[in-house]
Amino acid sequence: MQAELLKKCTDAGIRMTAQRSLIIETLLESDDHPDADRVYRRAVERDQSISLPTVYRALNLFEGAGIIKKINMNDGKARFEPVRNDHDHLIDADNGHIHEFQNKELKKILDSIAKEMGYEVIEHRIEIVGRRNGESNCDCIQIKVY
Amino acid sequence: MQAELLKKCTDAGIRMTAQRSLIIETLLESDDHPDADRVYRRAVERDQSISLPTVYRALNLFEGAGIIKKINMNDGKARFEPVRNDHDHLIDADNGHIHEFQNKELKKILDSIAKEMGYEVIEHRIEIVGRRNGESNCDCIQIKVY
DNA sequence: GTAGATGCAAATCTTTTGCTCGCCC
DNA sequence: GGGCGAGCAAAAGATTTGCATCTAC
Repeated sequence: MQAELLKKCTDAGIRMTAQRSLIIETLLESDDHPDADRVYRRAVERDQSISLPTVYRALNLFEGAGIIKKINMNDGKARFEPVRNDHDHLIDADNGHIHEFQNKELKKILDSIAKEMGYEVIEHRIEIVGRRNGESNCDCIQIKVY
Repeated sequence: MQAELLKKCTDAGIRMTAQRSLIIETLLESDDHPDADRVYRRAVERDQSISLPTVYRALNLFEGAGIIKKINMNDGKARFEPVRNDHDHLIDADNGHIHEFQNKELKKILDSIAKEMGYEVIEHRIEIVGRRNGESNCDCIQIKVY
């Protein structure tokens, strides 16, 4: 898994350094969509010498290479996750927890909407903000619940 | 249209001032989803004395009252628009232009996804990033093209 | 060896806040 | 009249940048 990402990096012509691979490792072990500062604090636990600007530079670099994805909760900071099988987010309005889901029907609809407007989908950002309602019989492919 | 928004404000117990109504007017006349600074620059053209903090305070106030909506392009600043009939955004990857659309099927899918995960949809954020592909026969309700 | 990466400090940019004065209801 | 809003200046928080040094290839 980590080797896979490292390969993606070298394929993208990204020079691999101790800091960068530590940042990748940190992201892979984080299942909570950390912001840059949180990535930094986790990384610095293992390598005292790593710095926040390096984290920012690496995250931007990785994002540009399509290796990680920037996501946007409305909290004023960018959050990051490795690009995995494409999924979207449902955010619990009461506690902020992020649930991931995957739904083919949804993607088809997006494609057809874009097509109707003369466009082809390159990417999409979808966040549902929801509130628990008791019943819960998950039929869509729910990847993870944090 | 503007009267309508002003009424929404007073209904929400928002005290109306010259600055606030100027900000509302500015938003209504902007069809490009301006960020706070752009709202400020447009407003200051008409009232030299208005200040940026006032714009921020007003925008936050309006957002809290459900009168305007904050939207999040991945550019690090919050952008705003009056709450109109619910719609979503398609962003042209090449020139950044924002197209708005409305699609009932999409909403139904979101509802059912949330329901399957035990949630009820409170709100959603959807952005499609797309690239023109020549053909363009818009069947979905496209509200505006900027 | 050299282009590119890092750390540090400081700048930049967006957004928020403290405070005093002024205005809406 | 009194509380809430506005402007100003400054703080706070997130992110970026300049520069000297170090390192991967």
